[in-house]
Amino acid sequence: MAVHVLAVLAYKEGDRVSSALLAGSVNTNPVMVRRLLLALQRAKLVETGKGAGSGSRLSRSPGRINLAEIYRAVEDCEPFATPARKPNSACPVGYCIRATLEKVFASAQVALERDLEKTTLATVIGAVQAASGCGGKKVG
Amino acid sequence: MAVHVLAVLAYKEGDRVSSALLAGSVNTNPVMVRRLLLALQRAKLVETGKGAGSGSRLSRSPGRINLAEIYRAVEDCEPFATPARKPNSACPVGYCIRATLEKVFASAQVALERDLEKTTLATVIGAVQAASGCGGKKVG
DNA sequence: ACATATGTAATCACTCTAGTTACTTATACG
DNA sequence: CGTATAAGTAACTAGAGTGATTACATATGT
Repeated sequence: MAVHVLAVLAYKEGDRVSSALLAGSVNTNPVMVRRLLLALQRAKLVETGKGAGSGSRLSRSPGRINLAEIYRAVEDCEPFATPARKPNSACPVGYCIRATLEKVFASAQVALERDLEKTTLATVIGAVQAASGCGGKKVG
Repeated sequence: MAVHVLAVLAYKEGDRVSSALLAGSVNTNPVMVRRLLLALQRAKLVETGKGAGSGSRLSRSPGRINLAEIYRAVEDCEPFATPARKPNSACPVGYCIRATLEKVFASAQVALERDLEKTTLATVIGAVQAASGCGGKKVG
């Protein structure tokens, strides 16, 4: 959803876009989009203004925003969930399995993000434009 | 949790282990462990028997089981969730954003699994034994 | 001032998951 | 043969998490 929103903003090439229009493309509620935009603002990926005729736009060119940055902006927690209950620390395996797996999972997450870094918003937009016949159609 | 269970089985070096004992180490219910073991059986990672004195054991040596196999055995769906509602297909971005992102996410998942492949159960057990002072302590 | 658009809280509905209980089936052992 | 043990499995409950929605305050441009 975050990539979708940013792709629309990239498609609009710097124009201010309201949360209502973005919500129309994602097919959700404007409030959901605004909550997402707050995270993207914190990550300095978008700039948002209030008032008539305002809205959001990218703070950088699409070629300088990669998917790993988007991932980090919206996915605060780790992809590997740890069980709610702690393992039995009286068991030698339970005692240190978490610490052991944390390192493994951290490495896997780095590998994941390195792969996401290879794709930029410009790449995504390119695929979109190729699929839609390179037209400057209406968005929303 | 799957890694934890398999680590205990590896620690027991081929002995049959009951779901109740595994549940004690993971600190959960034996039924949860049995449900997990069903998935691990389907992936041919463990062998399970019924009856008194029976239980589960690894079907291969720990050095020949890597974390990517475990991941695939228990994580059936993709790590990147797609929104419940479909994007607005009247929008050029919404029309093809899903297909575009599917490729990106598939690539990221491959990168993730490639990293997990580098770690085997033997690696995990090695870390566990190093942390617990190489002792043959009681498990459970 | 007024219309527009964001920021944000409160709430509801739905889903997912872990947990639990209970029962059936299969195996080993005396 | 019968009893104990342990897996397979269904049904139900509880809680967390998420999306959606409504409502309202705040800020901004005309």
